[in-house]
Amino acid sequence: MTSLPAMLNTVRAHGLRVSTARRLVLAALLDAGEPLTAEQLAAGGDLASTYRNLETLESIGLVRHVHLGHGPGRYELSGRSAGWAACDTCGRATPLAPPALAAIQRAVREHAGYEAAFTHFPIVGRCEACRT
Amino acid sequence: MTSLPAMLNTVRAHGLRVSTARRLVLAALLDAGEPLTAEQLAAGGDLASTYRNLETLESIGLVRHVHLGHGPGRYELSGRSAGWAACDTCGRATPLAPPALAAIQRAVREHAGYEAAFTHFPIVGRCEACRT
DNA sequence: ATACTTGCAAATGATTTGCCAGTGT
DNA sequence: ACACTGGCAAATCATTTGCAAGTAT
Repeated sequence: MTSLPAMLNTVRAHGLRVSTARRLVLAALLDAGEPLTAEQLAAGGDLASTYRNLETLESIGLVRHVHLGHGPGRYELSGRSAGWAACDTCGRATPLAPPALAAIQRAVREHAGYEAAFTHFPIVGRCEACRT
Repeated sequence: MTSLPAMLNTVRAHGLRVSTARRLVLAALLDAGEPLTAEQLAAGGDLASTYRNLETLESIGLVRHVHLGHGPGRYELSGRSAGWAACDTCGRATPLAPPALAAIQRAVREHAGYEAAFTHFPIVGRCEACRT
């Protein structure tokens, strides 16, 4: 589901309305190269409504949010990335390639007994560049 | 450094004062079996001062805080645990045994290029029990 | 017409800051 | 004495909630 019309159909399919605000949020997420904050997505409009819309769009599976270290949560289309790693030194986030993610998940499952997706809470550490 | 007097010496060694509030915070952390919130550590006393003391004690390396999923940060003595995994379903946190932690860190380093301690931001996922 | 949505104000939870009185050294 | 601390009020940041007015279907 990578097209705006398809997403709007999903919205209608859930008995929800297609409003200008929702169209704008989805369009902004579609051409964003990274997860955006609610404030960025509100873009001067009403923040509270933006949070409400993001929550609604998450509840129907179109949107997801990730906590990249400290600071506000960031939103993205739910199909966009497999999982995240974030650097707590430079603040940059790296999407994990599916094979790398799978290998890490296997290690976590085997050694800690946890099933971790790293989509909502990423791996936080120091990236290659910041290890100097 | 597992004794209260030793920690108080560290406080003095940094030119800081040993106040009742600081002694109480350190004593509480010493016999806590898990990381505690600032509110728990304030225990009816002044929350703002407690936050300030925790920050001071962190700055001299005695204390550390961890973000176990959503909710307030939690504080622990910095020597206490190697790293954490937290379950976003039941909310429980599991300290990682050093060998398990090392294996996971190796996988993260190899496959993502990140150096992750999991002491400040843990591995968040679903624990064995919650996977039903 | 009738829900569903918006916009604005106000509340909430976690944490920080300003300021002055209090206290460890 | 003097600088470091404590306590209290108020500010800040991210997010949520209440409610009356607006709009998609």
